[in-house]
Amino acid sequence: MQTHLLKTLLKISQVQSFALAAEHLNMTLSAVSMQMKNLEEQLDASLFDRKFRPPKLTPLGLAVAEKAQAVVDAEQKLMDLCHRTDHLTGRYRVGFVSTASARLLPSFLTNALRRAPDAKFDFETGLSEQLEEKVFNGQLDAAVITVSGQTDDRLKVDVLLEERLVFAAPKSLGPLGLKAMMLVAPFLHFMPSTGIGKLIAQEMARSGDGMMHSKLVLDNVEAIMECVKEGVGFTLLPEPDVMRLADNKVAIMYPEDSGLMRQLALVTLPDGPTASSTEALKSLLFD
Amino acid sequence: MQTHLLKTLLKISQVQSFALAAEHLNMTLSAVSMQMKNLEEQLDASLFDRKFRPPKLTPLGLAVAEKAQAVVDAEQKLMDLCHRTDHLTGRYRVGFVSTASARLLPSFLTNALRRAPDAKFDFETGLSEQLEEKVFNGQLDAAVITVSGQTDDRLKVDVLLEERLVFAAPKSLGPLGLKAMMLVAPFLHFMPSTGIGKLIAQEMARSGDGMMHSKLVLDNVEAIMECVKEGVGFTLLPEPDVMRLADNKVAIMYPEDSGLMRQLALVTLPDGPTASSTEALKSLLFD
DNA sequence: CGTTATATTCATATCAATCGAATAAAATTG
DNA sequence: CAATTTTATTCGATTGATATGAATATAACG
Repeated sequence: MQTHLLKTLLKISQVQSFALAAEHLNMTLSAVSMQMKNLEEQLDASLFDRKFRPPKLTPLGLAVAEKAQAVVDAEQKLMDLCHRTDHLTGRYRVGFVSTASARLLPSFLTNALRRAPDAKFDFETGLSEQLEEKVFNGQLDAAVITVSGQTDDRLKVDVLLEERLVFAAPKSLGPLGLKAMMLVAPFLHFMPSTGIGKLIAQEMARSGDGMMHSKLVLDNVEAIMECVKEGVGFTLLPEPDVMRLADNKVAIMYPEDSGLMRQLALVTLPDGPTASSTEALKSLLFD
Repeated sequence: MQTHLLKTLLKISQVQSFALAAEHLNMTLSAVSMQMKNLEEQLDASLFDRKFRPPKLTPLGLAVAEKAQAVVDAEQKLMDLCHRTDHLTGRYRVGFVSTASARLLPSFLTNALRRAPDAKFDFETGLSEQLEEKVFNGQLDAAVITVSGQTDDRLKVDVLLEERLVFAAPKSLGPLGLKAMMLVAPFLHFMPSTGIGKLIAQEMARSGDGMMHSKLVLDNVEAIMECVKEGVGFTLLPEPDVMRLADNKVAIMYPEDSGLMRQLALVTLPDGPTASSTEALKSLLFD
């Protein structure tokens, strides 16, 4: 038996919907449906009452979901054994660039609690440049920042992941092309002074050619996306953030330069007192 | 993650050998090897020290194996939930034909303890005909017998599985063909009066044509196989029994009529007091 | 009762697993 | 310590499983 079947079962029992579960797990509805069909066949039991829509867990299904939790918990313990970073002990000060904290901090925390139970963490969010500065000064042990290309050579930079930048616009403006939209709707610009803001400014200068309708500067990703939903204007932001915050009123468009990426990296001081823990810290940011 | 990887890990840690584990799990050595490679990649950990042959579990591998046991136990509980036969309660008298008891009784017992905790069982072994008789008279609630084709119409017969009959001979006689062997070595015949004995007699009459060197009648499968190992003579028995009891001194040959099968079935009295439990009893004989 | 939201089915493409044969490496033997 | 045996790994081919997207079916809702 494969545990991902159990994980989707659990997700379904949480959200009470195949479709929602599919979204959360980044797969199609049909895949979820097939998995549950498969699971029911393997167990030779009916877990869902399909006279309801969404299908409702049967009493047996509910009981199975509980046991499924035990299985995935046991599996998690097994994996923790392997990824354990017991030597990570003491107190660490870690910075997160604001635009990444929402996505990376939660998983970092859960991983840290499990895999580095002897370590304590202090967190701080801010702009990439400020965080870099603090790492350099020893005020932080490490920071997750947006790579800007002008980082100090004496800092160690480990790229963690790349995120594509995409346009998000109200569906009402969707039919217009990008260029047309620029002429009639305001561009919601994330702070141009920040690491990612510079990247955005750069792309807009290239594709917009200065003939922009108007520009609104905001310092908050969620606020920007709310404005898009309300039809205020369009924006350019990292794809995961757009996906996380978009709803069905939002149209997504890809820039011509499809390689336009924002790189998130962990910066540390290579010869600092916590240099030996860099790899361990890095590993806590994944999975 | 898929639990069969964990199951082979456990089997390996039991038998301390990839090759043996492969046999026990009915797959090739290469499949086992690939699975463990796969598992190590998934966990990003080295579970085996391959400087030894067979590979030795590392301390981490040992720890992982322990956790793996917890996972498969949890999985087993989940499956038990679905196959539960709680309504099976009270006391049941079940018969097993002697030649099947060694293989079917143990798994029946473990299943029964798990899935029908409220039921008690009395067991009895004997010849198919005697057991049928007792089921008919109500002295037994059910019996696993060898199908002989002449079972009473008033009994319900559920075929459980089919077993091929194969020849087992000492390796020293292996090079000779079957016919040649009959001329020079005694045939070890399982009691011709029994259900399976009749099947054997039938096949020998067909292929042996009466020109047999000599015939020794024995009433015990294990004794027969021991005799084969000692080079006393050759025999014809169900494949699973031969496989279970053979060693490297035994050669296995397949009859010309490769469809020669022995059918094991569960017989019950359709209108007896425990008729409603037949299906549940049957399910305990599998998995 | 028609419309919308939701799940299932189907055909297809992609990926993973197994097998058998060839190779490699450790253990055993003479 | 070389030769041989046992045991595991690697490789190419085949088979089977799983995800996807489009088309279809079914329940829910106004």
